[in-house]
Amino acid sequence: MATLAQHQHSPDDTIHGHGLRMTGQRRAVYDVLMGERNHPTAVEVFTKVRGQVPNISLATVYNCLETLTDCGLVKIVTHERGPSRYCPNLEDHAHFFCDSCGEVSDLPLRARKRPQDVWEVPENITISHHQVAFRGECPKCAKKKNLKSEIRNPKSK
Amino acid sequence: MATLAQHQHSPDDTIHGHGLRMTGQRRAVYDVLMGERNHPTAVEVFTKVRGQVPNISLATVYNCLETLTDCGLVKIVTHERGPSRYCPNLEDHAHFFCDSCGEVSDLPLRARKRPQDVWEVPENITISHHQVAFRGECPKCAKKKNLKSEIRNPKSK
DNA sequence: ACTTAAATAGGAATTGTTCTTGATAAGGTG
DNA sequence: CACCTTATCAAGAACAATTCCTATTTAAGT
Repeated sequence: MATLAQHQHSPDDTIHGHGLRMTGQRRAVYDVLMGERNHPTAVEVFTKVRGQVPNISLATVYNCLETLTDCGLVKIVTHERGPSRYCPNLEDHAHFFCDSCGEVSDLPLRARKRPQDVWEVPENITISHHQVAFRGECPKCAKKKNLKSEIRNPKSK
Repeated sequence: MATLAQHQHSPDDTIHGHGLRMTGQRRAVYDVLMGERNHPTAVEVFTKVRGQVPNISLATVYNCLETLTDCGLVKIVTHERGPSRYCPNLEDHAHFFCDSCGEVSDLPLRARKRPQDVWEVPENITISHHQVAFRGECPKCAKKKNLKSEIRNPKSK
């Protein structure tokens, strides 16, 4: 099973398994993603990876990200019309996007639950993927906002 | 409650309630969406609406769609890096995208269920929206594919 | 070492969307 | 109804994210 193989083998083996090569650029992009678990955009990966591979081009970063995605080593995360983000967490999970600070975090799927438990999916359609995004306010931003309103209305409880 | 108001009032009233005008262009765009329940893109709305308002511009269609969305009369639907689509179904629902024919359909939320039942959302984060997309193969395409493989392998049961 | 195919850098091109500007139209007021 | 104010519009330019193209470099397999 492909999903298992990704846990058993090194990324090199996974890439070789797809008939491709683990080049310096691909490894550098992969390492940046494994280091930064903040769901960086392609441009963010690009600026980070330039530290390792100074003259890598943005197009190559896009190519590497596509290759890694095709091999199942990372997941691509899209949200509304913003730039795509990349995520090395291969577990089944949803994403939360904070509207005020833009932070993205992972929300794990509960044990023994399936999206079909919540939405009516006709049994004659086959689901291969799902992408779930929550939007709202993260605890940090909520706290910040409360602080501000206290300063404006010092009497308010 | 805003959601109720949308059901009680005409779109005109809703738009007026936001201090805006119901113009010919906005009505035409809204009518196209209410007619076509296929989640059309802005360009698809544009070509359709030209039948009613021959010299409307694409930018105006984008403006109208934004206004209608801001007023809560339609929902914007994004999927991976494809163009945004627009949906006049105001009920809480997810979307299914067929990978082979591109068709988009609505999947209603089950009664008394919430996305939080399936994903672990820390109780200190506030959720304001969620967007849920399923990908796979629709029944029509599955049937078509079976037919083709039967033609290739007539003996196969 | 030689051959062949894959991968890369750099820049041009594309796509979907937003912005800008001057003209037009609508609603409210006297 | 004439006037004023503001919203809206059309047209095209600008923009951001991504993809495509091409010549060059690199790696793997003989």
